[in-house]
Amino acid sequence: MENNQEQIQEIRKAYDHSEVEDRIYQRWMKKGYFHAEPDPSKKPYSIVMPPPNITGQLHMGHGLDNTLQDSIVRFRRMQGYETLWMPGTDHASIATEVKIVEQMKKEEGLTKEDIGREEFLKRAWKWKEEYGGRIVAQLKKLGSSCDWERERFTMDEGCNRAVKHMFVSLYNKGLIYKGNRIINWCPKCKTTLSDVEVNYEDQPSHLWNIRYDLEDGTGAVVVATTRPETMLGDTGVAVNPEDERYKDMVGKNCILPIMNRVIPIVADDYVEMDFGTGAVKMTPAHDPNDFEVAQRHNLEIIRVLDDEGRVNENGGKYCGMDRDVAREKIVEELREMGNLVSIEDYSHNVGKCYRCGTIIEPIISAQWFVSMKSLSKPAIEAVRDGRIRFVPDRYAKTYFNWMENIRDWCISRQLWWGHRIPVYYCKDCGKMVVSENDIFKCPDCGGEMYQDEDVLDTWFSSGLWPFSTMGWPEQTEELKYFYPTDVLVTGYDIIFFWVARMIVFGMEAMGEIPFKYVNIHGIVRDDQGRKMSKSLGNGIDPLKVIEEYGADSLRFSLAQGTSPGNDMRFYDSKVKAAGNFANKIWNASRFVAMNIKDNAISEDIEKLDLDISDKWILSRLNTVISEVTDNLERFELGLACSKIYDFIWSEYCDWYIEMTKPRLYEGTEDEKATALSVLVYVLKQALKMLHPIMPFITEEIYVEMLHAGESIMISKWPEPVEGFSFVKEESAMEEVMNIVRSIRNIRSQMNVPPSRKAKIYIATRDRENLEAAGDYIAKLAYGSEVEFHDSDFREPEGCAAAITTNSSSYIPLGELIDISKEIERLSKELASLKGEVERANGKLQNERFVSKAPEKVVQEERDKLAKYTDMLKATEERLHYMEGLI
RNA sequence: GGGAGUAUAGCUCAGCUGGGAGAGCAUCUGCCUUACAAGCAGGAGGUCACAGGUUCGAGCCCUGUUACUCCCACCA
Repeated sequence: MENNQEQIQEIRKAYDHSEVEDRIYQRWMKKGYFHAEPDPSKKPYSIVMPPPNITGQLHMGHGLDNTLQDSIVRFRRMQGYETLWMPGTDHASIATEVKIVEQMKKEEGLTKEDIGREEFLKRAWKWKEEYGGRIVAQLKKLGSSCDWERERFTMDEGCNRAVKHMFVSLYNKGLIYKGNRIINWCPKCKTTLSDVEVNYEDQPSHLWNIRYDLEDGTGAVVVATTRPETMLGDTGVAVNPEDERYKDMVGKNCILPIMNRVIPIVADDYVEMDFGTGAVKMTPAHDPNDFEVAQRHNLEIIRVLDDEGRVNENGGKYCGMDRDVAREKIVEELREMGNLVSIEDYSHNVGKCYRCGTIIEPIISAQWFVSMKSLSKPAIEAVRDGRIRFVPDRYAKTYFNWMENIRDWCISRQLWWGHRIPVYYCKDCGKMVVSENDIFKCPDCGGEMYQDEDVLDTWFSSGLWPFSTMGWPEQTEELKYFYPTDVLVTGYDIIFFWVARMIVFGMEAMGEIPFKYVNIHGIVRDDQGRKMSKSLGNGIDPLKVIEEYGADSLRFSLAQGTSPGNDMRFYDSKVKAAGNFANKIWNASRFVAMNIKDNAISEDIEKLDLDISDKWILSRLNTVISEVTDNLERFELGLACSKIYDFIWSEYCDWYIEMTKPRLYEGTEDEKATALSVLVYVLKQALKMLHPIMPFITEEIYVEMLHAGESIMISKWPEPVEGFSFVKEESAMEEVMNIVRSIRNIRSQMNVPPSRKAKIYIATRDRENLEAAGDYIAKLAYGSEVEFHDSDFREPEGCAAAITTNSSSYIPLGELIDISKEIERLSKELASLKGEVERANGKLQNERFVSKAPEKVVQEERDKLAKYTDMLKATEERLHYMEGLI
């Protein structure tokens, strides 16, 4: 006892994560546990991390994403796979450039044009050196077991080479082309955007109806528009060929107001007769549909907006005016001229830049595109035939829907920070060369060459991530061993941006899928279900949470209680609960550790003289191991968490630990050793199961408290043991626990304090098993002693009775017993038992149930009927007896 | 316009192939019982959104309805 007291002092009474986490992480790094090498003697398991932006700070999204990945990776590593988790960061072309430009402007009043491309890139790299490591350090705080020796950057030399190689190879196959198309232009970022980089939002606006008079003075046509300022660039009016109203006008010309340009009226199927006036103004330079109509009818293309969203020299007197101002002035002028017919309220779908929120402007421009149609086919096929599986699989639908309607991908960006397009032009003869190597001299005329000014869409390089990080285009050992990767873990918001492109590029470049599973998770929201955002100021900083509660608690609260693919809310009490759990584990382990002192414990559990409680917990452990393993294999981390939680807290702590106490404190040396050995064994297995989710505390206990091995993260993942399946003991223990619960219930209702112990008489049909658990019943149900009898036993007077499946337990409470209360309690129980019997009876009397339901289910129902009938009878007798006492 | 998701205890959410509704938090009662008061024990609390259907049996499968959320789409 004295030893125990000392020991308690030695081990901290509460778990302190702040003292533990960094120390452990450093040790893991030093030991090289995270590193993976191709090893033919082992099976590979690999995941590539979605590279966070170098501009980024760790947010809850990263927290969730990396918790899931790390849990999977740690689980597989323990299972014996050679496990590679490939980390890295993304240069995030537009996001980074916007940030640097803002900073320069704010601090020095400089624009990027002021300092020039070269100087700007110098600054960008400096930024990368300064801040790029920040997010990596934060990922380490989370406990991420990535192979940091292999850390990559989307613009490092290898990735750069991969990008060039891919570009040139696609170009040579005719799958990359330069063309004049309507693209999405952000006037603030001053670059093109791909279709997925535009967010559409419904906004209240107007529909302006404007009259264009016919050239021959025979009438007029009224057109409707949501963007009146674009009329400056109108080069035609289109109507539906079937439209009787305009039949006579087709082929005639009308006069564009303000510009006084003569423009033709053409007939095209694109126009819907039912909408607006049925006549549409054509602005081919600023609308994708109008552009296509213009192609069909040879309409002129006149661009009237410049790169900053101002009216250009083609806009006459409006030249230089911002698009918003121009809109007002033009409407005003049209009104004055009498050409403005009406203004209607209208809800308009406006496209905005996903980075800065500025309204995008469709503009015609010469850009580079990836031709997606043929590339998408093998990518669709790979998901269709199940080589790649989405989890949950409903996201495959999202994927198909997008891929099957895919449009060409605009990949050039008018930015400086990124992979410069590997295309060279001759200053003299205009010759174009597409090449992986720098070209200085024109192969035709020997003239000087210059490289395309534009850079590539960020997602072009991240699309290569699963194989560029493994050395592609070289055929490396890593690629041979680790590719395809096993699973990609990411949010549903990034399926189009990234997942789809990786599949496309993987199929094209490697001829093989990039990953077998796509594990999609939702978004982490605030406690009110709102998206966390800077503007709302409702973001929760994971680093602060880690500081306060520890990474383990954060991880557990992110993994637990969620269902794959669904959004989740994050709030304080959830982390607190996880923290309590950590403390619970700490104290349970502390209890075990302090009892180990000087006692020999055996690893050979099977050879021990196990008692009924040992068999029960080992049997339960078996079940939990196989279920948790199954859950983790299917990416069901939430379910795995709750199973481990319940097993540790309810079964191990609340029941098993309590049941070992009689043996630990009063048992023989052998009994003590057996109880301890099982305590330690089960605890170790439970810690191992928990380790993928809560790596730090499990490691600290495993290594420092239990001295169980070098590190839990390289220990062997638990497997069910055949000899530990004890069906009979499990059900006997159910009875024991029911007896204990009923007695506690009675005592609580009679307000008997725990300090007042009472003798317990148990009349049972299962003496053999229950007698084996006598000490536990005494301990857990506050009994001074337990006396067992056969079921025909007549108990002494003044007892309260607890009726369970195979037993009736009696506690003599003497003057404490309140007969009317006892009658009330028994009546309630009787009523509920009657209900049970009726239910089971009803089912069994239904012939269709008996004949159609599986035999197993019917038998279960029969057993229940027998059981409840017995209990009913006993309760009835008891009730009569009590009533007789009044 | 098309597609998807969600609706379960006061709150936040689980519920895997259909076989007697669960957890955490909150709440009520009693306990400092020698691992843990960040704890222990015992309660109370639900027409599983609504209406049909399939089935011996539905929170779960089918159809429809309602409410909220999200994604996609070139009606000017």
